[in-house]
Amino acid sequence: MSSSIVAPTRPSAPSKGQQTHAAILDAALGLASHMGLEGLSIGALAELTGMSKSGVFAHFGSREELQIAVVREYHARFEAEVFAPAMGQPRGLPRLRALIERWLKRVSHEIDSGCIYISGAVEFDDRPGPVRDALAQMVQTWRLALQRAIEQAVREGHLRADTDVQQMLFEIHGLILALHHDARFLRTPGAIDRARAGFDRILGPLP
Amino acid sequence: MSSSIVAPTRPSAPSKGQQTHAAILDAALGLASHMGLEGLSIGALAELTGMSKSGVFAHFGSREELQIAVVREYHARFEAEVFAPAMGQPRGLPRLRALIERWLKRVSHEIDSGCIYISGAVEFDDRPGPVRDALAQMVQTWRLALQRAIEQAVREGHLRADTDVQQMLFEIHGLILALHHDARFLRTPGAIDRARAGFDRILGPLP
DNA sequence: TGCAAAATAGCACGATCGTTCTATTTTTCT
DNA sequence: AGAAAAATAGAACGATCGTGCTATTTTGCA
Repeated sequence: MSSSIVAPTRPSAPSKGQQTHAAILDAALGLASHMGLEGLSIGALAELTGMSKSGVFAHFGSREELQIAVVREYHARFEAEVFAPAMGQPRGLPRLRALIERWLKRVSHEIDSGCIYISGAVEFDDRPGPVRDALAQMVQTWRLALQRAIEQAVREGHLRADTDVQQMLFEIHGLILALHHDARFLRTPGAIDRARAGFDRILGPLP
Repeated sequence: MSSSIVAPTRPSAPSKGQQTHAAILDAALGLASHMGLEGLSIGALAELTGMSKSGVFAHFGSREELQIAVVREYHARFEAEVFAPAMGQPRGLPRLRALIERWLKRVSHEIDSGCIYISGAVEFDDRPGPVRDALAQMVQTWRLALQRAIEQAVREGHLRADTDVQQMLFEIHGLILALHHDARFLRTPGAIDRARAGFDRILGPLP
């Protein structure tokens, strides 16, 4: 339990250092979604935040660590905005559908702030190193969460008992990627509806 | 018909300039598939080909034109290796399946030489300009070819008459993107089989 | 309030970038 | 073979990159 009486162990006001750290990270996230993780530059970040290059640099130690920090921050937000809320839904199809729907909105409606999981995967598929490793681990974590949701839906009897979970995962992921491509690159209207139609075909028509 | 008698109008031996132009372009294509179109640098290309930076530069006039040339060259190769051979198959499902199978092999087995259509789409979805335009046009061309193949399969009675062509296109594209992601980034074995299974589900089981 | 510690700025470095300019070499054609 | 044209090299430019170093300022705490 908490030890102190009046003031809980709760992290007191964030120190100035933590504040700017967060501010830089926020700017970096925005910049990375437009320019990619490789497009991140300390100089641009310094200009964006109104600090000096070395001031920005000191917070991360290296460009690579900055990239990793961005990946982690994106993961945290993704978890908070997609994963966590869907956990409020009942196990099985409802939860799975909630996960997908939130994922969908995030990938499409994001006129800004493109998905770093997707752009990062393309940028780093030929670049071994800690950034790629961090990215891959986060993607796998999210993938595992989806897998569990599918398995629960099978167990609850909401999906056929002989469902090939990995195959379903693969196809769901494909729809998301196609949506990202059509919405963000080709700017095709209605891409999100195509994705939804695809999901219905995969998960079975609505009851 | 040809006008001269002994030596046909056939493009005589390619001039020295054309030769090196082609050699540079070839190296650029390899470099771009690993580093992305934005990763292309005149200096690296000069070192790769053993020429001077200005020597390389003179062939294209600007980095941007080099990128566009790479996009066009990739398109030409894609057309020659995927589109053209499949045209030998009979109209309808056979031709459609041939197109997809060759596409599949190109995206997956390419341990090297990643797909510039895919990586380029991610790199340039937030970067307006001539490179993006060229890329988008090539992608649309290929997409249209696929669309025609699907329509013919419907007309031949190989696919249901009420097939939603655009939807099918969307889902096929999604499978290719998922394959690219799993094979190249996550390095999941068996991704190509998942893609094939997906196609069978979309096109209907084999007869 | 004062002092240690943390945060930030300023400057300089070597490297690399795309690009321009002017020679020099190589190819091509008569 | 020689002259015109094309291809290539070489050097230099300003810009930007990531990073290291040393001040200086700001913060947090006794």
